[in-house]
Amino acid sequence: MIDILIVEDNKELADLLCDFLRAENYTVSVAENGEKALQLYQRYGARLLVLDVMLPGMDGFAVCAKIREESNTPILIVSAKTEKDDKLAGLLAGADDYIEKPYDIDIMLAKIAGIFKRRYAQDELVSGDLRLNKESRTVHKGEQEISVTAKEFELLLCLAENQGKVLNKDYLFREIWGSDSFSEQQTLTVHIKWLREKIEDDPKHPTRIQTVWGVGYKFV
Amino acid sequence: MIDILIVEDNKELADLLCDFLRAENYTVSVAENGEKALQLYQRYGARLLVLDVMLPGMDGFAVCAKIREESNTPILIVSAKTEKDDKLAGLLAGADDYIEKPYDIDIMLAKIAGIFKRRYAQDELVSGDLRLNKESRTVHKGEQEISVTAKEFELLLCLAENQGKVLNKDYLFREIWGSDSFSEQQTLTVHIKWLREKIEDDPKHPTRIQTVWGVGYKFV
DNA sequence: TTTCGGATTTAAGGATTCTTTAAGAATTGG
DNA sequence: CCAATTCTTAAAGAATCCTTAAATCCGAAA
Repeated sequence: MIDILIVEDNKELADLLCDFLRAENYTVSVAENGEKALQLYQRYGARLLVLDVMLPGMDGFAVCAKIREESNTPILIVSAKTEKDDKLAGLLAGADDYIEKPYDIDIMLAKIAGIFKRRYAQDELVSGDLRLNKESRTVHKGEQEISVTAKEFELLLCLAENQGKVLNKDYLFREIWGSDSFSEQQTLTVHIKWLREKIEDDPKHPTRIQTVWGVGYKFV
Repeated sequence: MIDILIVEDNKELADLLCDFLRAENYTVSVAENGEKALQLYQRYGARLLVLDVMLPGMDGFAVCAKIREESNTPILIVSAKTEKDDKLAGLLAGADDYIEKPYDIDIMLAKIAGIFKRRYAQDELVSGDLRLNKESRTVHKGEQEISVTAKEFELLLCLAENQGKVLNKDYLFREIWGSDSFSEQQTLTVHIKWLREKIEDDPKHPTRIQTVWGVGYKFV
């Protein structure tokens, strides 16, 4: 799944925006026309379309309509001032936001951030190439989904939410197993191991989940 | 979340509209100026703003801009004929609809109903090759209609409306059966099975309705 | 360097949770 | 009122996950 699919035939402009967005850790693809946009969308999916209405061939209106047939992926319309006509008004009903060309890049970024926040980010927790989503209870490492069990997820979440802090074993155990649990802390270390197997580049030499001798663990 | 936030300094007019809207079962709040509108909006959120451009203090343009910074909540602009100028044109780009004062209350209600329908009341829900229609309570998989029972439909709808989210069994059961006796959750799992038989390509290895161990189910 | 306590690893049950099946109860429609 | 459909319940079988325990490894202090 691509974060942002930019549909724009002005390569220079697209590249510029693309750079800015990548700097903010979005994954971005560019399509220079409507056909390619749909192709990319169907193949990979996207979390947001930044759609210029004025395109060679299939125009923005058609792309928007096509997308809307099968999903409610957010669409941010980009259009030149001169194109303000009836068609545009109709289009806006189906779109999630609108910006006029030429636009200020900061405003564009703010709008995009806003859409993401409203639509997706409410339950996402990102750290490096790791992405936890509380809602779907999924963990992604880069583009790839990592399947974790219930306890593993809770443990990772607890660590990630306290990024940088050292959490002692007692605390971790109580947090996840509950204070009234009879089982031993031994089980915690086993879960830590399994997590490391899954999220560390080199589980033998963990960097994300560090052990703090005599105390507990730290997520970085 | 408020359904409709009316921003209007003419109290009489606001109350009138408010009454009509409440009669149609919308939840309504009134703000007599821009500051209060933003305050209410930030506090509670709203599904639609009915925004008079001519306000004491912060005007409609500013309110609209502020709202648009953080969301794409539909905005219905209300303005007197005499105010038609450039600024208004710019505003309309960010708005979803427009009505001139003095307006006919029925037309206003129709516009509001239209916005709600377009934006919120989609009665078709599409996901992949699956299509649910809330109105006719039918399910299509590709071209073919799948006959589902009442409970099955509700269950599928509930899952599909929360696509990607993990719904725990308690929640699902309460949502559909309306109570939460634990032993009876068995019945939920049975319905899940039947749904899978009907909508999954390979019911033995479900992909649409995924089980999340120790938690519940997730529709993807 | 040695020692010791803590940390890691491994694998095998044990426990829990999910799936499946089927029978009978409840509901609906003719 | 009967028949057909739908729903609930229960129980056995599967799948998955968790815990335990024992062996091993490692870091810090003497």
